[in-house]
Amino acid sequence: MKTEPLATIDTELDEQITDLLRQSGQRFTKGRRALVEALLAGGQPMPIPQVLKADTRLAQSSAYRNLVVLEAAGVVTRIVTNDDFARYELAEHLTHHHHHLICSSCGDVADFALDDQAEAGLDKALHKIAAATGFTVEAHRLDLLGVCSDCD
Amino acid sequence: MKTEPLATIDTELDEQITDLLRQSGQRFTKGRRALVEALLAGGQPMPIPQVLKADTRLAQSSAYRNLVVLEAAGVVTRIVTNDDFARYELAEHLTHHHHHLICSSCGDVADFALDDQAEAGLDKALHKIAAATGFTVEAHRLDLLGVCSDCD
DNA sequence: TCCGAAAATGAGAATGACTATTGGTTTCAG
DNA sequence: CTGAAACCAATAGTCATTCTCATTTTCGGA
Repeated sequence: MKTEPLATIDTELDEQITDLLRQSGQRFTKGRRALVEALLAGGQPMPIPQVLKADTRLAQSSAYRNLVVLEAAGVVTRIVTNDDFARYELAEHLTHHHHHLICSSCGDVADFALDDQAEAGLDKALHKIAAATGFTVEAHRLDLLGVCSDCD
Repeated sequence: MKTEPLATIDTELDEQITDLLRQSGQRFTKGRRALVEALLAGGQPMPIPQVLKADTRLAQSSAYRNLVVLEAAGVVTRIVTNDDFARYELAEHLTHHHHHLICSSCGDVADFALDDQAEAGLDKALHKIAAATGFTVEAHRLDLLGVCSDCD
């Protein structure tokens, strides 16, 4: 464990993650830190093989296991597409609320945000639905499916 | 092939599907009809084991293969969640545009529709995003994540 | 600082949803 | 009726992901 970190986790983020993990009885270890750094450096949802390649110190089995731990603690989010691999990114409350552009050709996933007005309108409509169906809403997910500019 | 169909495919739907399949050089055979009937009877996205159980005439291998064929032809839609199994439902243009309520506890998926105004607003906002990013939009997907009334 | 229990790690084996293969059956145009 | 193309079912892979377990690391108490 001597190589340079891929990205820097600032003190505040570090504390937030340490807290989140502690709340589920887990530690913020070097391996987990390396995963978070890789995701942070990636800046967009990353498929697991790419995470592994980004930091060759990571053992495959540990990466899979720790990603599950980090997800359970609410540090990262798992994104499944029709692609072969699951993707991970930092959880929204550590970054900001956003949605996904999913390329049906190459499987790539990019982030985007709705303007505040549209987001608010959407939220209102969704809460109405929730109330009508007796569903307890935890979050919403909005994906745009299509072909990215690289694949055109 | 003598048992009663689970649901009836009316003439119009039958023709639509036959057409879609023909366009990709495939036939609307009995096995495929049985799959569509099971999905129709289910009325909501069904995991593959449930489809198999709904009609025991269906061989697992054929069901998987035909579901792929039907999806390629645009007759059904494949939905992946964090659950173990993929789910399928009839494609939107054979039913109507809708979204999904996904229960994070039991994994169940139910359909819902946004009111026209909200849907229109969302559509406008999404097209703006698409234009800005050079992304060619094929569809959008909106999921509400939470806990269904049965699991509360 | 040193120690020991609990937690984490890593290499490889196991799991299981899904896919490919193969060889026989059905369909349909001519 | 006939033959080629499409389809079917059983079964043997495939491969992302999860599990196992022996070893190492962590960290609070002595």
